[in-house]
Amino acid sequence: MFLEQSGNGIGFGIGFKYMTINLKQLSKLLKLSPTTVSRALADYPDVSAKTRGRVKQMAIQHGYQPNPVARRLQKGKTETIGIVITPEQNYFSDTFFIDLLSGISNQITRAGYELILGVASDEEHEMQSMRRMVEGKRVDGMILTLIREQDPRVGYLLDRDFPFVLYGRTRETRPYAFVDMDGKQAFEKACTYLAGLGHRRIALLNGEPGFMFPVGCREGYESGLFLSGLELDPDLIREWKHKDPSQSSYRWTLELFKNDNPPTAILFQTEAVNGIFKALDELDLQPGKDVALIGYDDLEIARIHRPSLSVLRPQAREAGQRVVNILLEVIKGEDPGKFQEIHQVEMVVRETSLPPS
Amino acid sequence: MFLEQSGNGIGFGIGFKYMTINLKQLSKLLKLSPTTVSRALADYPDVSAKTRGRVKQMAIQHGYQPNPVARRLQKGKTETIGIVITPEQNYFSDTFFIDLLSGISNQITRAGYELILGVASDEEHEMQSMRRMVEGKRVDGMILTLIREQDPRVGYLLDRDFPFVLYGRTRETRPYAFVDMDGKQAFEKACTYLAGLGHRRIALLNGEPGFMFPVGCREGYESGLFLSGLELDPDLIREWKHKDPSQSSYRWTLELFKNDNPPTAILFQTEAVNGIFKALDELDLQPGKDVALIGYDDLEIARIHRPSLSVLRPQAREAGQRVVNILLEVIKGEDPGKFQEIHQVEMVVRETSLPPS
DNA sequence: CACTTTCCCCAAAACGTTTTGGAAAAAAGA
DNA sequence: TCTTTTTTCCAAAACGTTTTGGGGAAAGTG
Repeated sequence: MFLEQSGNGIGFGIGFKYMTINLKQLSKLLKLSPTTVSRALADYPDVSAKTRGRVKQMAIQHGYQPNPVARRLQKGKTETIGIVITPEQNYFSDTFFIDLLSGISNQITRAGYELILGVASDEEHEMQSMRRMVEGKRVDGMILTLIREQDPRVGYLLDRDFPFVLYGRTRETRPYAFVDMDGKQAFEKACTYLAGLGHRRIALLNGEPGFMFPVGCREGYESGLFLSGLELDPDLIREWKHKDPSQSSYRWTLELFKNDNPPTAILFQTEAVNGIFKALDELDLQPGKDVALIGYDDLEIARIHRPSLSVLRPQAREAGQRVVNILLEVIKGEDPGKFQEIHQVEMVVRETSLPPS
Repeated sequence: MFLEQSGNGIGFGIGFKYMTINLKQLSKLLKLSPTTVSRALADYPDVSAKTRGRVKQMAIQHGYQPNPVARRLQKGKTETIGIVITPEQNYFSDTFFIDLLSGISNQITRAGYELILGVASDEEHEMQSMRRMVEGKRVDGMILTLIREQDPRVGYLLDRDFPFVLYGRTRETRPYAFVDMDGKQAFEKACTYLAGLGHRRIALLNGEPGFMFPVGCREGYESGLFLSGLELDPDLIREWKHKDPSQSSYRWTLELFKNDNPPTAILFQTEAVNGIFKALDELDLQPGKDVALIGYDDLEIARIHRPSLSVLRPQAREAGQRVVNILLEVIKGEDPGKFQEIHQVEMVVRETSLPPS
């Protein structure tokens, strides 16, 4: 049998070891119409079990895979979802974020979708990158992270009814889908735990104002103090900056201990731990012994350090998977308001959460 | 004028505030054929300046953007390039990598392309993710990072003549395109610099064997010793693990100082610095004072730490941009062998590169 | 004036799928 | 046997672009 090379003929000439076959060629090979082959592969009931088997076998044999671009055009979907990250925000020092991304990527692949990534240097480029994806019809849905209290991205997407899911929350009255960690519950738990150990002066070294996450941390902290019958002392609360977590946390830690009545414990995001360790070292205070520490996020440093750091551990991977599953539902047309999840955060007690000395 | 809603009519009914217009609708609006409109927008010379202007203005006015999926189908290109990252390899602790990614993303966007991201947990999934992109016709080209000495991905892509560019190098005789940092020159420079200061016992705490980068580091180290008239002592070379940089570098640093004749300086990848600092602290050795240190990669910790860490600083962002520009050329059909770039690495002298005490 | 060239535009095809709307053949029912 | 239903397949349209291959009118040439 002579196989012609060109056009839609079935060509497997020399040098085309890895040439891919398309639907028309496959259907010719099977002496069936493209319609039937397509429907056979999609398990439509109107193709007999016998031909379905024949088609599937031949498809596997020739390594046929439908061209995703063509199917996207026909289906009117890009089968793609977008995410924009902003390295300036120091996202990547966090193994937490790569875990989140890992969960997201996994689930997206499983659904046969693609993840396209934008990297933006600041808030403005972040918006610009997102608009390119949305208005350029490059994605079916967006995933948003590092959410601010007032976040223009949310309004933008709500306005044009574009599917999206937040990892985090924002101040917005219209219903939208989100997956968030219960930072409040986490910090409350850590705070009452420390209070239960006998700590009376518990400090909070919180994340940057303007972002939503630190709001919950503070609520949990205050609630924890209240539940433990402790007074809130504004002097024990400080906020470090995303751009420079180590440096700013270092300065604020020193500041905390200038207090006449210094803290015996500190709650913080683990991202800021280097600055804290450094400051304590200079002050000749031993972490865990002289000052109890509990961080949020179980980064490598937390496990490595001696004494090892007690932490609040969010399940980032699982959260990433949920974000994707929810987004796929929203894309299908489900009501976003139905999907509002707040995930519990577990506490891992290691060596830095001892009673006050 | 009544505007019909359905089909290819020009519909802007209520509730369609953000409805997008397509080529056919735009051409109808202009009373031109889709052909002419398409060609006008693409600046073909066979459309008059006058109509070209008219078309462009109308396009802007209605926010017309060609549907990327349709154009990809017609052009036979996905306008997409792929990258797979493996978090297990501890990539993300490096601001270096996010800089690289930032350069890549930037240039890709500028070219009107998309970056699709795969996250793989290990070598096997890495290959699997890449195959999905390549065989599934989801990308026009691949970017490879974290290259191993023997890297199956390179052979795979070469075999099927698929466009790709390495960030790094591998052992492969066939020509391929790459952008690499001159780790050899960098470590040679650092080594001769330390020797010039009077150091006679210089240790190398190198990256994981099997990967290509540490090979160059070692070459540069040995060459630097030789140029300075120093003997190579195998006892001064150790290798840490990607999975656990802090822990393994901690152990190996302690090991180095069990030597009868311990080093007075250490060369290493900055990624491993936490373990080194910790070990030196335990040994009561002051970084910079008792032991000179030069790291490769200018991570945040290097600038923050007191004393601040002298480093070799690769220009990751620029490298990322080059990788993309080269890949676009290779996709166009240029000979990959023409694109083999080795970028110089500068040394930043800070506080940890003093003469031996 | 007749002929060629240049300028400007367009109809139709093509990219590779999936979906629509039958239609022929086979099976079932009367 | 004739009609109806079920089964199994397919031709054609559609998705929204870009490219191909002209074609008519205006301008230039002899």
